[in-house]
Amino acid sequence: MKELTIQQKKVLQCIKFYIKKTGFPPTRADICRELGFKSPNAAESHLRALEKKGYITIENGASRGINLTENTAEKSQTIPVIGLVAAGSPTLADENIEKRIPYQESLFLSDFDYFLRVKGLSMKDAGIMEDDLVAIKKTSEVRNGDIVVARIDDEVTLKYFQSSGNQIKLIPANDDFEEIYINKETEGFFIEGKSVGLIREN
Amino acid sequence: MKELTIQQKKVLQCIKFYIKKTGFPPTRADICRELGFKSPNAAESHLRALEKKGYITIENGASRGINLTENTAEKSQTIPVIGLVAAGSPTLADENIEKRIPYQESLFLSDFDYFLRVKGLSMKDAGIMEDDLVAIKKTSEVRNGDIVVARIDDEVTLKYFQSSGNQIKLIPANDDFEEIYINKETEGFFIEGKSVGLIREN
DNA sequence: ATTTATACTGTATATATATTCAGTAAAATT
DNA sequence: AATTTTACTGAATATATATACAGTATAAAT
Repeated sequence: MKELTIQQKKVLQCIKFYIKKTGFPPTRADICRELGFKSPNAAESHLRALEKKGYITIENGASRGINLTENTAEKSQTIPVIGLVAAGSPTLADENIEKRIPYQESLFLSDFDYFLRVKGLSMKDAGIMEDDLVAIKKTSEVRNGDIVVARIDDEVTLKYFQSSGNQIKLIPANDDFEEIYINKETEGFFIEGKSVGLIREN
Repeated sequence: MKELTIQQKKVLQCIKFYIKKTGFPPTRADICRELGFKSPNAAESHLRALEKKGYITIENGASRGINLTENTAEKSQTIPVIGLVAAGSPTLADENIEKRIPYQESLFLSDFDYFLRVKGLSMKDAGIMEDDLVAIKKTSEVRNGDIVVARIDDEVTLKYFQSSGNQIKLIPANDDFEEIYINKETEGFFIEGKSVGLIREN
């Protein structure tokens, strides 16, 4: 892609900013106002230069008909999900792409409220390692077998949830750790939420 | 937010689609063309209804002056990362938010090319479970200790990489599986890439 | 029972907007 | 040395566009 002049960069930035602010592209007059030009032709010429260099496309005759090129716009991207592919076939071929995950939409099956960075290895056998980010949905509606964020007094812990009658068991996924037994009426006990996904940054 | 009628939903969808396609919002006439209306006032009325219900804003006098509301547009969002927080303090308070991960940008420290859905439990002790999505960066530059995607003839496998001299060891993270020994000149052997992150969808 | 909202057609029009033409001037390329 | 690109001002204009007004008709809310 051809290099832009300082002035052309300013105009491109102006367009991006305007779209971010208003939701639609600027007119020639809008650009003049933002950058202090006194003639709409100043904007027009710059737009045509940006078009020629491939940074935007212009729909002729349409008002505000400016479209940022793919490289120009920081668009929503999708990343392919690929299974184990037999030798020979190209890895990224369409037929091997299981699905695509758009960044925009919810990353996991459920929506969630925040990531919890994991400390310690008490859930190691559940594949939850130190420094992992566990996506937590804030809720007290949890089922047996759910991985929950439980608070006991000042301590927050991530464990399997198991309830029977009045008793609650918080079960670690690591033989080196012990199960925690709690009464439903115990003061200072509280279910903060449950895990609905995980991200490991490596 | 107030419920939309079927027709209003169609108009909203039409606006979203048009913006996605062209980069700028439609005119009244554009909407009429897309949905088969014969009067621009049909579009106008629907737009005003959508505005009243809070799904869009309209800049009066501006051409294509339609702006999708925050809830309406699937904008770039950030999700807070939170550590283990002491009792009493509000979980989502600013001082507890370690950082925020924007969806738009790269999710992991390194960029990556695709997700590999994991089959089997050969890397269980590394916290990589069945059906996990491992973010793979296509490269043959791997170091000892990296988790790599290796191809041996028709089989693709995820293992720890360990090289010494001419010999390569592919080490599982599960005692039930055996190490694989390979010669660098072995035909049909190939490093596809390495793991740079992980997502678990639950 | 009356008002308001939905869902349009059809016509008209002020104005918002793209776009062309005529210049000027400096900088960069060829 | 000649041409092209950059970087504007300034004026003019065809048309793209929002928007108001006049209707018709049905459904929903008060």
